[in-house]
Amino acid sequence: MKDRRSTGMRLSQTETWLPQPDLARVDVGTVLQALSDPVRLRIVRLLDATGEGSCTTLDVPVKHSTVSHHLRTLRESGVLATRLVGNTRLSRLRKDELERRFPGLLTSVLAATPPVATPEPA
Amino acid sequence: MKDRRSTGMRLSQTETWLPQPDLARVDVGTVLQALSDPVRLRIVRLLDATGEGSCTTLDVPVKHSTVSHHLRTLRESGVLATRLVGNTRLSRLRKDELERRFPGLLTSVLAATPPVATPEPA
DNA sequence: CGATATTTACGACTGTCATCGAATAAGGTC
DNA sequence: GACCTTATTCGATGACAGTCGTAAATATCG
Repeated sequence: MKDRRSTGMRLSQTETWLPQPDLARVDVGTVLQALSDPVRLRIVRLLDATGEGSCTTLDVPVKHSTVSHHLRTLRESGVLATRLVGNTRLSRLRKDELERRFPGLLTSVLAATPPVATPEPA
Repeated sequence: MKDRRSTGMRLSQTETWLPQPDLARVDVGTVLQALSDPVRLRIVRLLDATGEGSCTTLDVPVKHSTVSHHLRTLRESGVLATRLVGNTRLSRLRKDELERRFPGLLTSVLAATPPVATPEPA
C-alpha cells in the first residue's frame, strides 16, 4: 500500500508491462538461442543475482543501445519481463513461468559451474 | 592386427574415436550455442531416440556435407561422441557425461514439449 | 518550460555461421 | 585394381546477428 506525499512518489496500482510472449507458445530452441549469447547469458546471471536490473545498472561490456537490444531479445523470447517504472524499465527473470514450461532448464543453466581454466595454453 | 573371417565381422577390441573435448573444460554457453541451431537440436533428438546415427541415417532437411558440419560442431562442443566403425562414423550423445557436468540441462531440453501451435495465424 | 537522464529506434558496418557443390580421402566389395 | 559408398574438407555465398553512433521519445527535476 503506497502512500505518496508531495515528493514525487510513484503509484503502483496500475503497473504497465512491456508485451511478452505466452510461454506455452515459445519453443525451447528459441530460449536456447536467447541464452546462447555470452552477453545475454551474463545479463541473465546478473538478473538472477540482483532480482531486477535496467539498461544502465547491468554491468556488461557493451554500449547501452546494445544492452537494450539484448534485453529486447530476451523479453521477446520469453526469458524476462519488463515493467515500466517512472523513467526506467526494470527487467526480471520469468523464473517461475520458465520452470513450469521447461522444468530444470534455466535452473541447470544458472547452476552451471565455470569450466576448469585454460583449455589450451597456446 | 586385423583378423577377419570370410564374412565381414568387425572386431570391437580396438575401437577408435574421434577427438572430443573434456567436458570439465566446456562452458555451458558453448553447449547452449550448439543446441540453439534447429538442425542440430533435431539431430540431438534423433540421436536420443535412436541411440546412434551417422551422416546418412539422420533424417534432417540439409545436405550431407552440412550434416557433417553440424556433427563436427556438436562433437567439438562436447555434446556427442563419434566412433569409427568401418566406413561409417556412428555418433551418439554423451548423455551421462553431460548430466554430470550440467545436471538437468540436456534432460530438460529433451523433455521439452513443442509449443502450442500457431503463434500468429498470419 | 528548459535541462537532464534513461531508453529505444534507426541505419550502417562487420563478423559469424549455415548452406551448398565440388573435390578429396578412406573402406568395403567385386 | 576398379568401383561404389560414406564422410570430410574446402571455397564461395548468402543471411542473420551483434555492435555502435546518432537521433528521437518519455520522464524527472529545477
